[in-house]
Amino acid sequence: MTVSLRELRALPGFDDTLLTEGCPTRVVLDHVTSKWGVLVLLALSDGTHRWGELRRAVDGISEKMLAQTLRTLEGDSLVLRDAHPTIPPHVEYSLTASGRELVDRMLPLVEWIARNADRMLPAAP
Amino acid sequence: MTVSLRELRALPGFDDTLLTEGCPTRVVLDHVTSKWGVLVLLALSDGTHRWGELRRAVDGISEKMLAQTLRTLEGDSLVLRDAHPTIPPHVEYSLTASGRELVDRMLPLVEWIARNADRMLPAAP
DNA sequence: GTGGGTACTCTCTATTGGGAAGTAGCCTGA
DNA sequence: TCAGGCTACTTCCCAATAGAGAGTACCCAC
Repeated sequence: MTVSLRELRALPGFDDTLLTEGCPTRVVLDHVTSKWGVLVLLALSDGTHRWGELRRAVDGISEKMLAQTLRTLEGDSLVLRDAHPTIPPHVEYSLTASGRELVDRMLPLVEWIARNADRMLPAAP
Repeated sequence: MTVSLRELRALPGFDDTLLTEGCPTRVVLDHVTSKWGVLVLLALSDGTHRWGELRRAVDGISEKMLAQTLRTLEGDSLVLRDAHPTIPPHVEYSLTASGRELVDRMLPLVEWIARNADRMLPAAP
């Protein structure tokens, strides 16, 4: 198991430019770990959802940010947008195979935080 | 292994309020997955660093954001600040035991993104 | 012809982030 | 003697970004 950034950079295929500003890894990492990106991906870990469902599932997100986040994640091939040209519109969002792999690696992190968040925060009011 | 948000919420100790706005998990998650939070934690995965080293290690960070990020992560008990009251000042930053556990769960995610980022982005110029 | 349903998109304002200069006090070199 | 450097921040200002809320498109039921 990789235990540090140094080790990660030493793996075959990587070098010291990993995570420098503007490199592809940083770009995708920024999208995925953005405030709403994480929550949208988590919501989709449950399976396919429609726009309105996502809006309700991701507590606090505005319509603008939901649209923007979905477009970004779709651009990164993590989310699949399946639009049925009906009236009223019907659009379904789901994880791609890549998205599924990524979420599988995100869930342990989120689970650890969920287990430990309470004792970490300073004097929750 | 937990494979979805639904399953995570079904685990003992959790419920449907997990990840609602303002809940401790969301707060810590926001800190940890903020643009600079991830990169600072990754930099510290290599071991203890001084301020100037971190500034150079985290490509593109401003002094303002480095200070803010370090204070936030320290408040979350993820980073330890060890200041020696000398002139000129000498301050060392390292991961706490919690921080180490968290980074152990973050590295697989980052490694996966590093391996796949190139083919995910649309038409890299 | 009016209202409902869905998925956006636009506009305006509040918040956030970057850059650069300022701060503290001792120590070194000229 | 005294300017300048060392280090870890902090502050200020302005540009970029995020968010709230209203607007749009289109057809159907009433």
